[in-house]
Amino acid sequence: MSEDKSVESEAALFFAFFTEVGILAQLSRALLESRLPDGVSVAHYSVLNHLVRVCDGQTPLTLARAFQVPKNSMTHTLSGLEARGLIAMHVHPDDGRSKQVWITQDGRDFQAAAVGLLKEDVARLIPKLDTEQLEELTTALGGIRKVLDDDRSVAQSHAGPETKTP
Amino acid sequence: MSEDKSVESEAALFFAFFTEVGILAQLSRALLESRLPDGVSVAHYSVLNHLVRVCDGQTPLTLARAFQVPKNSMTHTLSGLEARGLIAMHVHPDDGRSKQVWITQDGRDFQAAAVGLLKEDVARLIPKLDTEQLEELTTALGGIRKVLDDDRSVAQSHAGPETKTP
DNA sequence: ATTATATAGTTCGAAATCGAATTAATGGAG
DNA sequence: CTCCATTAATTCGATTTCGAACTATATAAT
Repeated sequence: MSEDKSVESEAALFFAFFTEVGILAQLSRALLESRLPDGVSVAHYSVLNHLVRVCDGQTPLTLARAFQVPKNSMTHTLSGLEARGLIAMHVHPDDGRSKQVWITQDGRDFQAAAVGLLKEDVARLIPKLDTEQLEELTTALGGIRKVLDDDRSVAQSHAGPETKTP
Repeated sequence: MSEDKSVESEAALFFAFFTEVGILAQLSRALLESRLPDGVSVAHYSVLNHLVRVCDGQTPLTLARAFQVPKNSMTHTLSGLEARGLIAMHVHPDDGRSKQVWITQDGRDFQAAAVGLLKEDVARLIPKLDTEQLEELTTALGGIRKVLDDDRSVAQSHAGPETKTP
C-alpha cells in the first residue's frame, strides 16, 4: 500500500465516514421518534434526559450549547416542555436577562417512563451488536467529535459566534 | 471485568454511542450547510451528489429509500432542484405513475464546484485525524448500520411500510 | 372488460428549525 | 450618573420535514 495516499482518496474516506455517521444518526433518531408519545419530539426528550442525567438549573443558552443548536431553537423546545408542565423556568437570581430551567416532578416521571419505551428495542438490538466494539467506537467517535469541535473555533468565515460547545 | 454486564450498563453504552453519533452528525451537517451557497440545502446537495456519484435516471421513490426519507420529502427536495435547473424529471417510459430523475449539465457543474467548497475544511481536518482509524470506523459503523437496518423490518408496531432501505 | 388492490407521486396542514432583527438587562468607560 | 457595547432570550419570517389524505396509473382477479 502506498504510504502517501492521495488527497482525493482521503477526502473520499472523510465523506464516507460522515455519510455513515449521518445514516446511523437518522436511523436511531427515527427509531426513538417512533417510540415517543404524540406531541413529544426527540428534541424534547433529549433535553428532558439531559436535565435528569446531567443536571437542571442551567440556562437556556447553556443547554443550546450543550446540544449544538441555535438558542432560538432551544427557546422553542423549552416552551413546548413548559407548556406540558414537564419543566419550569424562572428568572435567574443572579442575572435578570437569563433564566434557570428546572425539571418538574411530572418531567421526572415522564423521563423515567420514557426510558422504558426503548427497553424492548435495546434488548433486541444489543445481542446483535458487539458490546466491546461499541465501547471502543464510542470512545473513538468522542475523539473525532473533539477534533471537529475544536476546529469550529478556527473554521474561517463561519460568522456566527453563537452556539459553541462547552 | 465481569462477563455478565448488567442490562443497564449495556443500555447506557447503547445510548452513549448513539448520542455520540448524533452529535457528530449534527456537527458535520452544520459545517457542510455553512459552506453551501444560499438556497441550497444539505438535502439538495446530498441528492445531487448521489446522482453524480451513484447514478441518475432513478425514480423519486428509489431516491427516497436511498436517503431514508419519506417520499413526500423527496418530492420537495427534487422540486427545489428542478426549479434551479439542476435536475430534470421526465415521466418514466415503462410506468406512467413514475418519473426518472436526471441531472443536468448545470447540476453537474454545480456539484463539481460544491466539492471544492469543502476542500479547505477537509485539508485542515484530515491531518488531525487518524486516516487508518477513520477507515476502520467507517467499516464498523457500516456493520452497525446494517444491523439497525435489518432490524427495521422486525421492529414491531412501526406502521409505515414506506421508506425502506435498498 | 370490469372491478379491486397496490403503487408512484403530489398536495395539504402541522410542526420543527434556524438566521436575522428585536427587547431587556448587565457592566464598563468616562 | 449616563452612555454604549455586550449578552440572554424572544419574536418573526422563511424553509424544511413529515404524516395523512388524495390523484393517477398499473396489475391482478374474475
